[in-house]
Amino acid sequence: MSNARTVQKTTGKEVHVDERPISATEDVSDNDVSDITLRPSESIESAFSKTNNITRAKINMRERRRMRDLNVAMDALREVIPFSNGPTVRKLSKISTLSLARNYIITLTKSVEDLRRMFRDLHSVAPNSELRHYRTSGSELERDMYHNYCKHLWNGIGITHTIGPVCFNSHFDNQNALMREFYSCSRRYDAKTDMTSNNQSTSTLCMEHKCCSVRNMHSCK
DNA sequence: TAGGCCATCTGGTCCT
DNA sequence: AGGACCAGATGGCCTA
Repeated sequence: MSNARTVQKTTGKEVHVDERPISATEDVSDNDVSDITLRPSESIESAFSKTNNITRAKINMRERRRMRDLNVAMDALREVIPFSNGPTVRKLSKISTLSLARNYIITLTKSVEDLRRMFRDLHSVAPNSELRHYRTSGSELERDMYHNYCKHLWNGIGITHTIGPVCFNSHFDNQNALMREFYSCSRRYDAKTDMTSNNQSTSTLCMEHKCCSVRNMHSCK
């Protein structure tokens, strides 16, 4: 607190303000207040005041450290919010960060629900479901309807250009519950539609191994 | 220049 | 008693 200054606030109360702003990486320790020392010649009142100043300085230091940690956590939260980073993007305010994070969680939750619904429809619940009929033995129009339905499902979870594990890896953490569910549900799934193209060309997608893409099926281990 | 945003100080409360 | 947490007050900086 060597560079502390005394200022007069509108309340008339004198307080000490540290002119040096604390940086995000600066480590604050109680040693920063150690330069307030007591001399033998000082009066009791002066000593008491100095002790209070030391206590107050320590409390202020802790508060600054607490707020710094809070800001670090806020920055970490900003980093995982899509489209909130970059040189051309203005830094989100705290309230905006919290609001967007909430919306993002809601969106992800909805995506998980959509995924569950998708796999329930396509694989697990009804082996003789209407959808399977459309996929395997329906008319051309029915297969188109099936393909469009699949597209709708995939687009609903944010996948528009590619399909398969590679794309999933780019959208979701490979370790999270969504991926585990995805891979466990799709272990024996052979999709006969290539959603990367507009001409509805067919190909086989193996989702059991996490290495292959639609166009590179033969490289699958 | 007004308003938004932020850092800091401060006193109070709760917890260990 | 000391630390963590919180909310109010205050002043500085930036932008429209």
